[in-house]
Amino acid sequence: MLQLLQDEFADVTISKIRFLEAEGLVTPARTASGYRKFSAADVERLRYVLTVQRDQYLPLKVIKEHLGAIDRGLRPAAAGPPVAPSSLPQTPGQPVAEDFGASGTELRLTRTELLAAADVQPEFLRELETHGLVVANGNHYGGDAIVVAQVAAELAAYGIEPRHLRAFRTAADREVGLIEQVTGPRRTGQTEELAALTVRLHTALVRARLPQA
Amino acid sequence: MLQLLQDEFADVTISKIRFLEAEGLVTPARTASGYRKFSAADVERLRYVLTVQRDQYLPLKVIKEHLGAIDRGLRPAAAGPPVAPSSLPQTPGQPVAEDFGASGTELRLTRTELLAAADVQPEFLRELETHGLVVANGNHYGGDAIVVAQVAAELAAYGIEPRHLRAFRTAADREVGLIEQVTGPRRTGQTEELAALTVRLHTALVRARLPQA
DNA sequence: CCGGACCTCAACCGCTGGTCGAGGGTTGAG
DNA sequence: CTCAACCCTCGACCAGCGGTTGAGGTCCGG
Repeated sequence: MLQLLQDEFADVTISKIRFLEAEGLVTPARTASGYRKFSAADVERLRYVLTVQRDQYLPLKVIKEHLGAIDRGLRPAAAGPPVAPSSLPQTPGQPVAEDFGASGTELRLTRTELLAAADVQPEFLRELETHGLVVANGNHYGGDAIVVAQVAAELAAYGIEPRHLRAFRTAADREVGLIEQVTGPRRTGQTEELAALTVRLHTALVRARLPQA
Repeated sequence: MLQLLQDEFADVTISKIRFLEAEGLVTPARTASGYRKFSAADVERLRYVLTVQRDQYLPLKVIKEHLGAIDRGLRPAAAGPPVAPSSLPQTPGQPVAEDFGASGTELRLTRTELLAAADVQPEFLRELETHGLVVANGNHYGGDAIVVAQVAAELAAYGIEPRHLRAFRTAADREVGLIEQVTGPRRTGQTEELAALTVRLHTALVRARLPQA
C-alpha cells in the first residue's frame, strides 16, 4: 500500500507512519479488523507532512497546526525570512543533500495490483508498455511503475499522452547507460549515488530552463 | 552588555549565547583576559539566529549553513511552502505538485559568487558553459546554476566530464519545451506543477531501469 | 493450519538545544 | 588589599522530539 510514499521519501517506515497517526497528523480509515486503510487523500496529506518536514524543517507540532488550518479552509501562514545581518570574514561549511535511498526490499506487483495501485485503466497501461515507459520483469512490475503510471495519468489530463513521453524513456535509458558505464555492471552503492547525482542534475537543469515565475 | 537582546528575545541567556558560540554560530572577539566582546555585527548575527529559530523553526545546523552562505555573499535560500494538499474525502483526483517549491525570490549570482558557492574552478565553469549546462542570464546566474555546477563537479570525480553531460541539457530543453507547449508561454502555477510531474516521471524511470540492488 | 503481514502498547534510543555547577580568574569600588 | 560582582571553562546533566524495537496477539490467503 504505502511503498509508493517510500519511493518518494526514502526514509519513511511503517513505524513512522504509525507514529504520525498517533500524533494526530493523519487518521486513516480502518477495516473491520483494525487494519489501516489509506485513502488517496491520506497519502497526499502524508506527502505534505513529509515534504514540509524535510524541506522546511517544521516541527510536527507546527505541521499539525497547519494541517488543521488547511482543513478549516485557510492557507498556512508562511513566515518570510528576515533581513540578513551584515557579513563577516568566515570559515567554510558545505551543505549536503541526498535522497535516493534504495528502498530496502523491492516491490513486486502483478499487473492487476499495479492497475489498482496506480488507479489507471488497462488500456492506458498497455499504451505505456508499448511505448516502453513501463516494462514488466517476467510477470511482475516494480514499485516505480506505480509512480510512472500515476504521473503519466496526470500528464494525460493535460493532454500529454504516453506517446509524447517516449523521449523520457530514452533519456532515462541513456542516463542509466552512462552510469553503468562508469561503475561497471555491478558496483552497488556507487550506482545509487551516481543516479542520485544525475537525477539532481536533471532537476536543476529543468528548473533553470523554466520561465521565471 | 547583552541584555539588549534579552529585551527582544525573552528567553536568551548567557549560557545560550555561549552555547551558540560553541556551535560556531558567532565568534565574538575576546579581551586580553578572555572576556567576550560583542561587536554590533555579532549582535545582529545573534538577532538573526534567534529570529529564524523562533519564527521559522530552523535547526541550528541549517541556520549555520545559511550564515555561511550569507558570509559568502549569497542570500539564504528560503524554501517556499509547497502546495497544500487538497484536503477532503474525495474522488481520486490527485493534483499533486510538490517538491518544486519555487524559491520565493530568485537568486542572482555574479560569476564570482557562483564560483565560490559551487566551489569550482573558473575553467570548469567555462567548460560547463560551452556545453550549455550553465547559462548566464545577462551577467548573472540563477540559483540552479550552483546545483548544476556542484553536481557536475561531483560527477567529474567519477570521470564523467561536462561534455558527457550534453544529453542532459538537451533532455531538459525538450522537457521544458513540451511543458511550455501545453501550458502556453505564460500560465504560471501550471508550469511548475507540470514540471514537478515530469521530473517525477524522469526520476521514476531512472530508478526503474537501475540494476536492482 | 501455517506463515507472513498487520495490530497495540510500552520501553527504549539518539540527537538537539540547551542548563547547571564546580572551580577559578578579573575588575573596580571602598 | 579586600570583597562583591562578574566573567571564564569544562564536564555532567537534562527534557523533549522524533521516532525504533520488541513482545504478544490478531487476521487472512493459500
